[in-house]
Amino acid sequence: MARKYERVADDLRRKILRGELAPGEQLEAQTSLAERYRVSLPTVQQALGVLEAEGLLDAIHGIGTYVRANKQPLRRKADRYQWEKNRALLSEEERKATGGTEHDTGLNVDDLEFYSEYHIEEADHDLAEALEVPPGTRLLHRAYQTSIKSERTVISMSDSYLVYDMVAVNPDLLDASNEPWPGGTHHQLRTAGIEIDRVIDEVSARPPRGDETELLGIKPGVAVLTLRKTSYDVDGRVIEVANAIMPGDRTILTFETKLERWPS
Amino acid sequence: MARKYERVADDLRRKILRGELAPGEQLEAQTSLAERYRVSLPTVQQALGVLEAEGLLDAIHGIGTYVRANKQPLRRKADRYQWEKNRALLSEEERKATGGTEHDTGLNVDDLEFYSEYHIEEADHDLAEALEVPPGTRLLHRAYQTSIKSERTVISMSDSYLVYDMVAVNPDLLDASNEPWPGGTHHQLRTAGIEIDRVIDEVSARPPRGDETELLGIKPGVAVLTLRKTSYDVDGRVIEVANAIMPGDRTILTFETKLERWPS
DNA sequence: GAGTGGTCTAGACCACTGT
DNA sequence: CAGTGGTCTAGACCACTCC
Repeated sequence: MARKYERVADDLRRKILRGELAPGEQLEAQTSLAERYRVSLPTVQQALGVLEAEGLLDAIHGIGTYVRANKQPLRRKADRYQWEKNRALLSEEERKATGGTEHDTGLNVDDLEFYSEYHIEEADHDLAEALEVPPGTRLLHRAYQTSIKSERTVISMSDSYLVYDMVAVNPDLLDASNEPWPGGTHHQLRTAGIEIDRVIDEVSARPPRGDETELLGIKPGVAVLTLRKTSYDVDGRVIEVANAIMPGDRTILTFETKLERWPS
Repeated sequence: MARKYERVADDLRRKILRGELAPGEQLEAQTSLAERYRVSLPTVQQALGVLEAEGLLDAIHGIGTYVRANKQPLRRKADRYQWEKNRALLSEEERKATGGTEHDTGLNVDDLEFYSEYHIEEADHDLAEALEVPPGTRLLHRAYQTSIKSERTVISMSDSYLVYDMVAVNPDLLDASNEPWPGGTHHQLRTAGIEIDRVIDEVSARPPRGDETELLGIKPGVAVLTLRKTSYDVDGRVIEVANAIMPGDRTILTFETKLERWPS
């Protein structure tokens, strides 16, 4: 009762995992595969779609379908939060040298490209609830995109929301042209007299929306990881809510939980 | 340039989000939708597939397609680890009362159903590396499935691996018929003289494999969250490696990071 | 049997790339 | 131009559910 496209996908997957099809190698054309497996073209395409979603194949329009070379996995560790907070205390010289993403991935700041955009908006229902403010409250919305220079694709996009009145005490914070701000958000907030005390991450997964497939350079079917980060200050107020999206086929989020010792 | 199936999916999505199609409501038949949108049947089906993957629709074979009623989201909080560790110290009476999943979701132990299976296996390359033992080392493999009684579907499946020789000192631990063990893994390990000190979670997302779609009751296209949990004891040894899989359309993993204060 | 969703086909046609 | 992948169609046929 197995579906035909699954039989085809299973066979190709097996060949890839066994190494019979080497990374970087070009597959036969779809029409040729259709003949070989005695199935129709749409069936072959569905099978290839499954393997693309799994990250095993890359189909390039007009060129061919290739076994994907192992892309460097992107790790994002939660200890970056402590690292970022500490960094806010360093000299400007030191702060300029690196950012959070390099801390995670081991990439250099020169390998990465950042894009940011600031808007002033009013809180919708969801954001108002997350920020614990009334709907309609004025917010500073900062949209970020991080990409690897050597690839054409974005590896993470993130939307950060701050309550406007909390950060407006330092007008420099409202100006996107000051990005990338040396020392990151913690240093920005420090200039506004705010200290972050704890961060809560909520992680889920879903298929990508149409615009996200283009930006992240993934096919529909590849899952994306979603992360909502909520930052609380030392008085327990919500300071920042950020929604981030990363491609699921190459991103690993890591978290460490330290446990209290049993009494002896 | 938008694809036709996206136009159809976008239109239906908009109607659902606006409430023009209420949760629980049945959609027109696919053939009827095809006429309405002036597209072919496969195109309608592709559009519906997108919305199913997003968790907005449930198509039931032979019955119809329905706007999905909001399923209860399943939260899994990392503070369950501390909670589970503390539980190992309670009396047997108290330990029997609850388990980790109830702690997370607020569900009662009576609402949930557990299934477990034990095997003895040899470590493959991946597991050997994760457990920091030589390949071929004898392992105790425990496979767990958790489901909600009122639904027919599994909400999480997990495979836990322990080094056989570490736990064999207590033969009761090798017997699946002792599950569910009151007090969970921490209590089990305590009887073997092992105390867990820290846990590292690695989270990613991918499309489901064929067998997972059936078990988790999801359609291909719905993303699954994958979690690898590595537990270290107080001497820094790896004690347990567990791989868990959860449906991405209703699971939220949460983690808290406490930050050190700045010096004043 | 009637109505529903699920899978597959043969083939048309388009879009992209490199020569 | 030839060769590749991408989208869509009309329709056949099957599987499931309810009456």
